[in-house]
Amino acid sequence: MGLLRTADVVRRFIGRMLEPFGVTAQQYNVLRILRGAGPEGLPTLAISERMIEEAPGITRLVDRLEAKELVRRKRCPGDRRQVLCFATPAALELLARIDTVMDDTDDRALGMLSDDDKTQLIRLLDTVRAGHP
Amino acid sequence: MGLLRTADVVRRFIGRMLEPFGVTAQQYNVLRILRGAGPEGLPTLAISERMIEEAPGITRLVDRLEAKELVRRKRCPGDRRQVLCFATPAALELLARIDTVMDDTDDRALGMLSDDDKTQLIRLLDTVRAGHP
DNA sequence: ATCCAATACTTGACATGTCAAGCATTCGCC
DNA sequence: GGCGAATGCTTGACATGTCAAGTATTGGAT
Repeated sequence: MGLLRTADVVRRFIGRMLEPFGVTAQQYNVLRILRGAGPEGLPTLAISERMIEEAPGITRLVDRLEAKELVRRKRCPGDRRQVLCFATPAALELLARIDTVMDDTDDRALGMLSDDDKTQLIRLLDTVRAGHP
Repeated sequence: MGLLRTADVVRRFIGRMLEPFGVTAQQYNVLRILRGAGPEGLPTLAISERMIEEAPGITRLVDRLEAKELVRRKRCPGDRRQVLCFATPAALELLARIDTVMDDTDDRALGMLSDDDKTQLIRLLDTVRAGHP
């Protein structure tokens, strides 16, 4: 219970930080993944694998990002079942602006823990996840 | 990030445990709160205070529980702005059935941690929440 | 008595998460 | 080389979460 509550608190905290930039936490997440993928782009399912979410959610999430011109989609020529997604220049510029405040946000979100505490917390959380295949 | 991921894993795990009973994790949560409130019932906002959620979500959540005949609502005679919510006998019976498997679920969700680890984890999570008013 | 602000919800609109089904492609195997 | 299964999405339907705005009551100050 404490785990779920704490995660919600942190989730909302991050959401409020992102609000002025006009993207939600999930949208930010997708954009960061696409930035990491570089100019090659990433097929839709590859995005959902890197996230906590199932494919249907990603399709609609990317729909909205495409509507905001932050993502471009292209049928993959090699395998026409896949749809490659790319971050647009506008998205990269937005991410750069968000980067400048994100460190600060992390500090305020988890700054109350010492470095040792953070290490410990990460270990415990990893242990829990390891038990759920 | 690890925190959010782990919480999602656990949330889904609990969701799957509850699925055969026909209620979601949030609905179960509300029913437990109402059971704890006893025959006096609880006004809607009092429920949302005990949860991680805002009032609008509660209204609709209770709507669905009422449709399933697991909750009854009544205008409070003393203050007609309030709406008191009660768990129905059917809900109490359902909760009793869920109780019999919940301990087991907890074990499988967090059983990979020693008691010391659990204590430690709870302390760390509490520390994080304490920093978010 | 009355009017204004606060309280307790409720509703509407939109983002997200999930499952089950549907569609287009591609692959493996005969 | 052709057919059925697998793959990669997309859609539809429903539960949830959030904000902003609306409604019904109450309470307090005038």
